[in-house]
Amino acid sequence: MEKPLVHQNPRKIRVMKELVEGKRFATQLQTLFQQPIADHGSVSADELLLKIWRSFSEAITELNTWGLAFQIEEVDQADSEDRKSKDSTSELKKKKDKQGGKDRRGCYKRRKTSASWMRESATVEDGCAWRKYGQKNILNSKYPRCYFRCTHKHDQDCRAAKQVQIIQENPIIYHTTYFGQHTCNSVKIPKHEMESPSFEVKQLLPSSDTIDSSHDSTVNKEEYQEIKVQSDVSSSSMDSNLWQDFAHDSIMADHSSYFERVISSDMEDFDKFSDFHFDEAIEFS
DNA sequence: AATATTTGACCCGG
DNA sequence: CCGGGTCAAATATT
Repeated sequence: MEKPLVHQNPRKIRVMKELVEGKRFATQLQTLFQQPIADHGSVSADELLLKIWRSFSEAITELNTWGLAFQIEEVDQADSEDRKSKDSTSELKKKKDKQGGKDRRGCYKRRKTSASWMRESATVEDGCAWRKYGQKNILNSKYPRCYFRCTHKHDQDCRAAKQVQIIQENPIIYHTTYFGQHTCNSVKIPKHEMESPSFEVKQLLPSSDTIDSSHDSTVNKEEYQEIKVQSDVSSSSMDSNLWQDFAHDSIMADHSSYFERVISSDMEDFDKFSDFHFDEAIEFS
């Protein structure tokens, strides 16, 4: 009832969403086979297959990214420690440049070799709040590269960044390179709400009221709407349809071998995942 | 009004 | 010098 469903790790949500969706499409496909006389409104088997394929690829990509993210965490922290010690130097340099009195744009510290990982997917959406700060045409490539940094770079000093570039059209595939981990909590809470005792509850339970009132809460809001819309598309009534499915499946996850079997048989790159625990991923209270 | 995007200038390393 | 990453003023969006 009053479960903080959406307050899960966004990545967990996306993975489950893709898997549950895939399952639903598969069910549709099954019914399609049972009634081969297609009525004009219904989707084709090809279409469903494509959707199922997409769901699985997205989930796999997501899990890969996740696994890498865990690996990178340490490196990244080391990097930011490193940064602290060198900041004073660059501060001096900045002042020196300023005395030139010219336009200071483009005067920055070039990104050092920081932890990075890549992802190719059909969506640019990854559940984080990004702010575009540049775009460049790249030699010998048809599509421009877009530069993003975390929305909370300034208010929370979050150094996460990414570059996105289309590498293929039809079907569209984005190539994304991520730099650094998010250190922000992506939902920005207005100060007056921070002080209220019920703040935590509001954060956990994104009712449309709470969410809509805040600008930067786009992450969980989108996540929530996306899920809602998609469960409305084909399975008629309940918004919580998907989450019921989710919860149902999580019961099976209690027998932890269930998911392990599914994943290890399907994922060649599973060794990246040493730290991944599904019982944690499905914590429902 | 507050935020986000666009876009060309600027900077740096190779 | 060139290619690519970043900045920030102008502009658009909410």
